[in-house]
Amino acid sequence: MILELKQLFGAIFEEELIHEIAKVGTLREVPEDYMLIDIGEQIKGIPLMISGAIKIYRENANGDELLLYYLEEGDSCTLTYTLEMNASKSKIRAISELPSKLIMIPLKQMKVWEQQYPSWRNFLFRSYQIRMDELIETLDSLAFDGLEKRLMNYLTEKKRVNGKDELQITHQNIALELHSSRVVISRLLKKLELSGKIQLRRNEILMV
DNA sequence: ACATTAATTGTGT
DNA sequence: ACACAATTAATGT
Repeated sequence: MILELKQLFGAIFEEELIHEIAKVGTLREVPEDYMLIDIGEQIKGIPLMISGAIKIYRENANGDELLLYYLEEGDSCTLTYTLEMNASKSKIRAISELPSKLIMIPLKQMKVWEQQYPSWRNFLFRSYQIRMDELIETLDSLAFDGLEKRLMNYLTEKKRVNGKDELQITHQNIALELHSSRVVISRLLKKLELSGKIQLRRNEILMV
């Protein structure tokens, strides 16, 4: 665990802090498609991503969900940190997109480190900014882009995160993540296929 | 190997 | 949005 920490964070954190993280943090390895936390659950800590990717969702009272953004290696979910500071119930859902490794840090420790380590404060601040930028990006896309463009963004982002050209997903699932309906997604995908941007197969989309 | 069923995708209104 | 057809995968016999 120390080794992995140094690899990713050696340049950012002091030696001492790295050892503290290793001491109080718990390493978790999860398979693909594993729900790390659901809406309404008690927040126990903040994740530091070591490898893999995690999808962060928001869901409204009707059970409609929407993909907000991905967490990737070196990321942390600092938005949730600030969101959950007071109300300790999760407002988001986190599901792994890939098999992932991460370190959970108890909320308690974070407050202590904020006082003690400038590098930790910087990290929080920087991470917060990155997360916020991503959020604004998806917000812009929601507000100003048509669904077709949004779908294309979704596909290219998924391709980037997975590092593969073949995306294994059903139209129904895409519809859920973009908060649309299956039929609409099917039609748009067909359109994209005809324009040569993708190829459709069962349970799979090939990016070109 | 075959039949049955469920899941996924395509299309017209 | 809804209904239905067509295609493919999964399962049991």
